[in-house]
Amino acid sequence: MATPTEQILPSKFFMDVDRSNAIPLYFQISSRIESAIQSGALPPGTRLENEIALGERLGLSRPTVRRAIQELVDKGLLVRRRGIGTQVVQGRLSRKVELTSLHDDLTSLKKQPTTELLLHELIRPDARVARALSVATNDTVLHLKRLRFSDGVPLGVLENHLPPGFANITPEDLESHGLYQILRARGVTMRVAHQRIGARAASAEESKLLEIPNRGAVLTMDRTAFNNSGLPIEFGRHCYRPDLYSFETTLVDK
Amino acid sequence: MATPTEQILPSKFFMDVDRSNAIPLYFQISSRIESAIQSGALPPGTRLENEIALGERLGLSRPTVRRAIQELVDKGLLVRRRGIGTQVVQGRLSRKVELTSLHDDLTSLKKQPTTELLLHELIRPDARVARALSVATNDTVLHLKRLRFSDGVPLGVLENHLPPGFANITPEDLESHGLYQILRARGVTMRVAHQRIGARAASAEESKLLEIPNRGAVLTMDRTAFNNSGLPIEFGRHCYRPDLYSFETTLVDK
DNA sequence: AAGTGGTCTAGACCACATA
DNA sequence: ATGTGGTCTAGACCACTTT
Repeated sequence: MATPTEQILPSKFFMDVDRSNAIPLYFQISSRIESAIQSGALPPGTRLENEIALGERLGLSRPTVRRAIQELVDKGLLVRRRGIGTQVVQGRLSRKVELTSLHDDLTSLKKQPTTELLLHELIRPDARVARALSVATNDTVLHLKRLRFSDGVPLGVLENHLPPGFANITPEDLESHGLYQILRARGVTMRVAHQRIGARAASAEESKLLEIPNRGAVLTMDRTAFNNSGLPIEFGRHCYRPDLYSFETTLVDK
Repeated sequence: MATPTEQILPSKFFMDVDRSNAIPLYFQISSRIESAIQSGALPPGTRLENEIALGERLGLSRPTVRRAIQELVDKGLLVRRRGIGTQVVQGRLSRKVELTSLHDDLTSLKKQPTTELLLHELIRPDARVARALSVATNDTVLHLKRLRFSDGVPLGVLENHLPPGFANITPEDLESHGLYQILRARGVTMRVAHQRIGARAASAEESKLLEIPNRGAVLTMDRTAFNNSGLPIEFGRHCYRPDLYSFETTLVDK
């Protein structure tokens, strides 16, 4: 009943890897396997060849092949069992939560993101913001409130706080670019984010902005994002129209 | 300004690893470092010793040390930069989403979880459930609806579908044990889950059960969970009281 | 030039599942 | 007994950052 499907290995797996390419070998392999899964060439339940044989056929060492497979296990596309083998998970796939901004998300979905700037001010942070950004309460932080549209439909109210050093981000920047886009242009790259996702009734202002019933449900996301030095760069409190936005995650038991 | 704090390495890092222990060496090391971070012995911003030196002092090879560090990078506790080093992230930590059931979550928080079974029936799945569970629409699935309490307060309405083969789970099992607990007792271990988190207005029934205003906001979670063979075992549609429950996630840029 | 993490190799031994 | 993934070693070369 639970017998694995006979292994199927499309001919493109025999293609040699490109060692002159700057793309890591493990990534070339994992991308190739992922494409094969997404395209249906490796249907759910398929059992992969074992790590050593796969390495030999591709001219790669076992650790490299193993790392490629592990990437896909972590993505929830493959499962491994000792003594058994590696199989394709029996579930359709879905885009997962990534460390990108909503602006980037929409752009990649080919929706037209636009932004209306509601607030742009320098303030003293309250205790919560100060703690999240690791700044003093008598420091000055940039406080933003924006209304984000997708193809002209209001999607979410985005409130953000940024630490001193970003005070010179202009309203003009924010009307035409996503916040993360602006930060990247300044050489700031986000590496880690801690998020909390919840729900609540919308405020009167939010209901009006999002064009939903008064006290209607909104999906909320509070986030602190850190740069590659581990320093907090952004604290955001967002709320979204629940009929237009949700979060997808994949959990893997470790 | 962004100068890393001088490295601090508590004396317990000099303790030898236990090679007779069944716990993997990389896990012994990552746990030790994680505890040091959680306890404040390694405060935010601290720079770790480099991988090779750490390995020498612990009597471990570089790949093993590297794997230990990578575990914590993936958890969002450390950041690494080539040419720079490894540093502790400047953010307080929070419990993250794990592949456990709500019942387990509550138990580990020392809340008393109780359950009221609202529905326990064998039905023909609709198209959506059949697709999620990879079963035919003329198969028979177990349909459950439960009301979950935490210390006597209603927390969520949990609706689940399980594929044929789990039809013999009894109402008595479900009153006293979490669903995942029951499945584990049958030798079923969850390995992967795909989740979607959203929000909506509660139905009249849900409002009453959860003791919230009519049409009040609820947090929703739809999940398909897979066992270690990659087979779908459970499809759940849950809704929670948003004042009592939320989801935490950590995102790491890769 | 020196130091860091990122990648890769070619083995080894072990634990677990199946036949 | 055989085959699988899980762990571990002792090196190597490279890319990137700072001095």
